[in-house]
Amino acid sequence: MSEPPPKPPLPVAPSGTSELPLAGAAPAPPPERADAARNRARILAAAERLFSERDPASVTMDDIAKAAGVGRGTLYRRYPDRATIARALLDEHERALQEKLLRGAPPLGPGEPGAPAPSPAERLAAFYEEMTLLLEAHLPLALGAETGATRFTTGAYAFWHAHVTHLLRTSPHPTPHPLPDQLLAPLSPELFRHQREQGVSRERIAEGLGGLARGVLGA
Amino acid sequence: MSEPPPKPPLPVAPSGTSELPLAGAAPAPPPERADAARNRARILAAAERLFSERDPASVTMDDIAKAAGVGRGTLYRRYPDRATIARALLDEHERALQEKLLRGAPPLGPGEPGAPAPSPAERLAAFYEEMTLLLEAHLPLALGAETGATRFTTGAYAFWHAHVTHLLRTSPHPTPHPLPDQLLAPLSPELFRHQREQGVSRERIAEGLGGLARGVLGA
DNA sequence: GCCGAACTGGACACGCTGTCCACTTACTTC
DNA sequence: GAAGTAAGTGGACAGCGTGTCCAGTTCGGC
Repeated sequence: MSEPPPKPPLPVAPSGTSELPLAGAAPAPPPERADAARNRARILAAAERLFSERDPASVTMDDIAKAAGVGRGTLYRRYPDRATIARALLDEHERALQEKLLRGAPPLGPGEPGAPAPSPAERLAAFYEEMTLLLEAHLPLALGAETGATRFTTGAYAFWHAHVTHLLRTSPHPTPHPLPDQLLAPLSPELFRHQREQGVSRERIAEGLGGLARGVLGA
Repeated sequence: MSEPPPKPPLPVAPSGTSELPLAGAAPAPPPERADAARNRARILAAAERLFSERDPASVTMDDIAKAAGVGRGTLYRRYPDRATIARALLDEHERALQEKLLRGAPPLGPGEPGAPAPSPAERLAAFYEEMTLLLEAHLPLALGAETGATRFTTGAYAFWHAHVTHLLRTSPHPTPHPLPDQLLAPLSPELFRHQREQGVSRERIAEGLGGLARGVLGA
């Protein structure tokens, strides 16, 4: 059998980075054709619209292709499945939060050296607050990005995990700590949707998470 | 169009109760035919085996029917989907834990009136411990029972929710409490599998949950 | 303007779902 | 013990979504 080429080299940024043609993008070797760029923009726009219009789980690859006005082959060329598309869209918004966690103002960020540092409990509570805002704004995307246990394998999840791990390490509290995954579990999009559908407000959800943060990392 | 009969009246116990032909079963009006009972036992046995042999998500209704030696129609007559079968099997084990929570010995149960009552924090930690044991023993079933957000709509989940709500209410702690759903989130089967696959032991998971319980409900 | 390569889009085969209905089997009644 | 009746059975069927494949098209460099 003749060795089939492993796959055409896709001009797609490595998983976890932006896919949108934003200013300042690195000039990669194969500089992407114009029609390809146009179609990718169409696909992402159509997908985002479909995800928010109906239950994200019911959106098929076929729907997206039709709504974007491209063929199935074109769609599959870049995105192997629905979840990848949703994640590409989500990444944009998540990156903004990641920036704020690393270098933003306290209590979300670490604060200036010299100034009084925010407590880990406060930082975790602030992180929870921001995540509920993000979920409220982009729940359809967050739901569309989930296919089974893919949640734990994304670059974004690894980032949140590292952040919480850091907060736990810098906490002076002596009791045996929960595991980072256990503190991230209440941020599951599925759970958020369930709570909202039960009539729980975003504010109440964030408040509960704040209680969690302070209980675990000290008042 | 002629009115089709809504559906043949299935001799199936209401959702959330045992489906296994155990001694002491209530003598319901239509006392179930012998061949039907035999086939149901076959179906459940085959399903349990398949779930534990491979990834529960990959087991199809067809697989179960073939393994049980029955036709598709027979299978669908009782169980509309895979999740229902898995839940029927899980119910058995969950009911045992529910019994212990209501009437078992402390710290899992409430304790005898008159005797010193276990603290809510201890009871929550004990509940967490038992749940990790249950997940460890029956993870394939727990995973098979999940299809999207069905987790929150089962009778079992409602029970855990009520239990945690009760513990939160009886806790003397003044801080704003987390919501019950948020304390149940770390028990997600998907998360448990992820942690185990990462090499985290069941004991370590339970320990982390214990820290969570004591942090939130007071040392 | 020409040529190679990337890109495109629809046809195709496959697997799973859920329904339907003609046949079979078990329990009841006489 | 035989006949009647309704529950139970199982496989065929249509529909849907997925992922692949390839002949035709379009782009961008020369």
